[in-house]
Amino acid sequence: MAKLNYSRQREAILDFLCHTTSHPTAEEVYRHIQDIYPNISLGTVYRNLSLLVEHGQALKIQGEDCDHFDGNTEPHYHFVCDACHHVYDVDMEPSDQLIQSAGHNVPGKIRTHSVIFYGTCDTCLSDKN
Amino acid sequence: MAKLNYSRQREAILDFLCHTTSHPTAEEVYRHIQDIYPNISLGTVYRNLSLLVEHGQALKIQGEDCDHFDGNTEPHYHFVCDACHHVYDVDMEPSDQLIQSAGHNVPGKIRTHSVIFYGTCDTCLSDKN
DNA sequence: GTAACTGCAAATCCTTTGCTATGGA
DNA sequence: TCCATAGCAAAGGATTTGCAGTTAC
Repeated sequence: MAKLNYSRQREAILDFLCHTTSHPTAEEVYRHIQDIYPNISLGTVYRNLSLLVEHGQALKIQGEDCDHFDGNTEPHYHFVCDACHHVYDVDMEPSDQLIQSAGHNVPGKIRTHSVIFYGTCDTCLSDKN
Repeated sequence: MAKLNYSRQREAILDFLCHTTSHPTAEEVYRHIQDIYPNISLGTVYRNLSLLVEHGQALKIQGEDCDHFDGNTEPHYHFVCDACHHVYDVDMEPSDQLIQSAGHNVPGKIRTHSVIFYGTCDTCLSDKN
């Protein structure tokens, strides 16, 4: 695992991720950080997001089109809207029972798990009218 | 939703998906179908996989690098190896409790959900020695 | 006959990588 | 000084799309 030196850019990215619950994409992080460091490049954003995920300081959430990132590294579940692709946090306790019962039925050693609910969010449901 | 006419190519793809538990990628489906229809194109495979997923006859599993497909459309969970990226079925009952308890905490209407366990499979664990 | 489907090739788009210069310890 | 990091631009790779000919119904 690569050693991390300090960098202003990475600090700003992590700060942004930790102060939003919007689960931004790399592109969205890029646009936000540009307000602070107008010369930052998209490649730098991608590199730092990877490093943060690798070092356990952020989570990557695989979306339909592209990945989303989350500064909340506590185990928690997500809800993704089929229509607008927005990612919502689900306010519930991760299920210990789920992991335990899976542990006996998995051909290997579990490191973590991901639970994603798919459906239509309230905003898109009301837009249908 | 698009109307489906019969096509030999799509039939072969679905048949393959229903008779394997290997969760093939589009590329792997392509290589397999080529044995039967040597002229099939990768684009046709992608188009048909999308149609099958759209019509509920197959599931798409988002992998780290690319998508995998599953002809088993019954709700079930998966285990993905961090090392070899192989996708395994997890032999356990989907948790009704999970969906119910999520239902109360989600800002929308749940259509389905996905549970993926990540870790290292037994094969890769023994390869480490 | 009309609409769906195919094969082919080009295009798209997210993400990664090579390179050179700069910055942190 | 030494190695990580930045910015830029080009490359990579999975997936989609446009088109002209074919097939299903």
